[in-house]
Parts: sequence; C-alpha cells; structure tokens
Amino acid sequence: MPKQESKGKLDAYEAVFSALSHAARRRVLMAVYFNGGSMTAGEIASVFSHAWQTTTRHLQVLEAAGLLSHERQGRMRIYRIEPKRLKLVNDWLSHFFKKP
Amino acid sequence: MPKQESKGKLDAYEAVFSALSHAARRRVLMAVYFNGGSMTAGEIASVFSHAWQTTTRHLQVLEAAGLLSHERQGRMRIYRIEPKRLKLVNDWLSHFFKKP
DNA sequence: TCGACATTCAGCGATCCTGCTGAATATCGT
DNA sequence: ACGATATTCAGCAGGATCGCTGAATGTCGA
Repeated sequence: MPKQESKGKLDAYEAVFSALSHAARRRVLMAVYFNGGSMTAGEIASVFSHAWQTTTRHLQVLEAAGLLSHERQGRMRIYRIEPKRLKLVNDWLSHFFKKP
Repeated sequence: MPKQESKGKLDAYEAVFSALSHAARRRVLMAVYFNGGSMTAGEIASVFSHAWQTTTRHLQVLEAAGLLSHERQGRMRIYRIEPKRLKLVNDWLSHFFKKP
C-alpha cells in the first residue's frame, strides 16, 4: 500500500476525479485546451447544446476541482486551464505503470 | 480538436472515468494492485467497512469498465487488475501534457 | 442613465448512485 | 445430502447530480 497521503490531497483526488467523470466536463477541458488554453464562458457554452446555465455549473465544478481558473475581463469571464491539476491524475495512475 | 474517436471508445472513456470517480473503487484498484495484481472478492471486501454486497457492486462497475476481470476458482472469485484499461485515462491525459 | 449583453444564482423534477438488508446460487468438507 | 462458506442478485430509501427555467448581477455603449 502506498504511504499515507494527506487529507487535503485525498479531497483533491476526489474533486478532480469526480469532475472528470462527466463527459461534458472532459469536453470543456479539451475545448479550452485546443483553443490555446483559455476561452470565455460564452465560447465554452456555445460548444454545447445545453442551456448555458448548465454549462456554468460544469465550469464551477471544474474550477472547484482546480482544473480551471477564471479571470474577469470586462463583462466576460475568461477561463484558463490549469494543467498542473491534471498531474494529480497522472500521479495516481503512475502507481500502476511503474514496475517495482 | 483531436480526431473523431469511435463510439465504442467514447463509451469506454465514460465507463472508466465514472468508475474511477468513486473513492472506494479507486481504493479497490490500489488494494488489488499492491496485493500483486489479484485478490479474491472477500479479501477486497474486507478492506472496507461497507457491507460486502456494496463492494460487490463496486467490483461489477470496475469490471464493466474493463478495469478488473475475474475468474472463478472453486467457491471464490479472483479479481485481477487490468492495467491496460488504465492506459485509456493515460491517453486522454496525454493530450494535455504533450507540447505541440 | 438606459438598454443590450455576458454570465451567474436559485430552485425544480427526473434520474442516477450508494449503501443497506434479505434472499438466492454455487461450492466445499464431512 | 447437509451445513458452512463465498459471493452475487434484487429491491429499497436517502441523497446527489443534471439539465431546465426564471430571475439577478455586473458591464459596456450611447
């Protein structure tokens, strides 16, 4: 068993994995990434057929998980991807790929 | 945007990410992995304080996602980890880590 | 200041998920 | 065959999640 991880980090795992468990949220990350790493909320919402209010909530989940951050620019909000956080998933996965 | 992926693969993403979204299921994978890659259902269930029936269902979710497979050996079922499937997650993540 | 725009907040019904309990199935040892 | 063991199946209640709609907030241009 791997060494005990901190409570904070466990919660982070929880948030990140849960965030990634929804296809729309994974698509958001992809869309933002392939748009150069940042996109306004409206641009992101336009990718989906959902009501934008629905997308708003997905954005909040992603931000709470630390996978996105946002910045206000005038009347629009620019969301930026936070790839550092995806490293958490990578760290978790790496257990299974390294041969001891 | 990455090239169109097959329907089957999209469903696989869905299954794998959803399976990983629950802490208990991530722990199952860890437990099995650090036990050498295989474990009986009972051994896995004993790791948790849940009723074993609850663990059974988690095992089914993991198996449906292709992350575990099982084999009967007498009256017990041996679950084996299927690390190949975790590569799917790795593939998805790799988009964000390769600099084009 | 007024109206248009960009976005979030609040709350609703439908559905899904989790953990539980009780019953069923299958195998082993005697 | 019988009881003990190992595990799954079936169904239920509580809670979370999703997508929707309607209203609110904040900002820009005239």
